[in-house]
Amino acid sequence: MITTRRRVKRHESLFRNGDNFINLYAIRTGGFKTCIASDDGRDQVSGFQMTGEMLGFDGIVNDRHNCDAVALEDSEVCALPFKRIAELSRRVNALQRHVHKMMSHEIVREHDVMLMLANMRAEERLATFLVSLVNRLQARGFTRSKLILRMTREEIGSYLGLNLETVSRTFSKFAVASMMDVRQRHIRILDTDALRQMVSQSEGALVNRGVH
Amino acid sequence: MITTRRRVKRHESLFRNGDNFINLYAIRTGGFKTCIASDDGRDQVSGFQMTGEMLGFDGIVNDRHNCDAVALEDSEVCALPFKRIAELSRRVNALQRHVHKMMSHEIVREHDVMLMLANMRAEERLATFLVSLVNRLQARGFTRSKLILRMTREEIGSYLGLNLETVSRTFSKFAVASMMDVRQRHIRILDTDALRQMVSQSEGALVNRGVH
DNA sequence: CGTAATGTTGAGCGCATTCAAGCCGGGTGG
DNA sequence: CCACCCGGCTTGAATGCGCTCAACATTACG
Repeated sequence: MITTRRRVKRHESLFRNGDNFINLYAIRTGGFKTCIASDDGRDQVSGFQMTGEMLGFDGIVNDRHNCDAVALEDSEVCALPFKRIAELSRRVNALQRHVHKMMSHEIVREHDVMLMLANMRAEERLATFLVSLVNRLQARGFTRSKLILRMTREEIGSYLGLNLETVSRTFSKFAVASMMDVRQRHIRILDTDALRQMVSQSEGALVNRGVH
Repeated sequence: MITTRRRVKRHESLFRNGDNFINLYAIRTGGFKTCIASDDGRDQVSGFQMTGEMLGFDGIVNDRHNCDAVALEDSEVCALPFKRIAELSRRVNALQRHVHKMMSHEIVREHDVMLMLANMRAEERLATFLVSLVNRLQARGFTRSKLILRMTREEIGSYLGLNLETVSRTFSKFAVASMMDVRQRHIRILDTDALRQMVSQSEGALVNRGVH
């Protein structure tokens, strides 16, 4: 299959809302955010994608990309012409199944985000975000106790439906509760269990740990 | 293609979270809600589906359904064996494209819900919901000024990330503002433009119309 | 080294929630 | 047929979480 490499520098975009949809992209190194915008100008980070993950499924329906994909750090991607993928998947069953599963997976992942946005409080949202990040890093062989955030507080807040101050405050709360060490974008997880608990805890949360 | 009809009575489920994934479903008559649940028991309405729409894409990724689909009224569906769809779409290009587009469409639709949940205030959320409902009804040949809601305030609230009281209060506000007539589940839209404006209005909203 | 971008923290406010009480309307049984 | 009941809906009052606005600290970067 003919794939072409492409480098994208930090803050540059891989594709933009309205661009013709030609390729799906597989991230080889680096990371991206995808942003959607509403009619009246408000915009939102709809997801963060890291090494090994795919990008661009939103473009299929209208043959145009439906969001912006912006590199969070210098990155490299493989461009996979969707027409070729479709052709091939007519002959290669495994590929067809894989494409279906990737898209279905994206749908399910977004369900989870909706559940978070509709039901969770700030602490739970941030905990959910961090657990997800750590899990994905771990799956790629990184330690699960240390991570460097590639995105700003504002971007995290946008994704979580919070504003940047609330994100910052919540990080501080976690630090006071000795759940983690927070030095700007350098995070060290001290109490993984506490963090995991916080994800599926309907009430109380930090108050139970004596933090206000 | 071998499709089988199936009737589902109000409050019965078409499939449940954890069920083996076999079929996609096309709704012939009636309507459904899909519900997802988090580990700790909280659940949420992730979408409403009506006549002509498809159901079940979330099941592909794990070969099990990932949510509950519950009929909001007595309904009838076509069960479409996904294996057959996949087979056929290897030979029929148009079908392959259609499947891809339906899934991509679902992804984009969920982006919009995320944007709503993360950024909008109660009035805007409800307005967005009603406009979407009316548009879908209109596309099926119904009037765009009158509608009967098939779901409770609680279900609407769950979908919109609000509680039922807030939904009720917001309906009342719309009524006071003469934007619509609200009699329980019977809604008559009086001022479509005002409703549409409210969807993409970052601030002010009803206050601008003298309602508090 | 200086400047701009990013992050932290505080104070006050407002919107949606929570808790509570009452209302409506449709279905059932006496 | 009417009284009753119960689920769904409405409305009110008080609370609190996250937002806004503002000041300051820290870091990245030219």
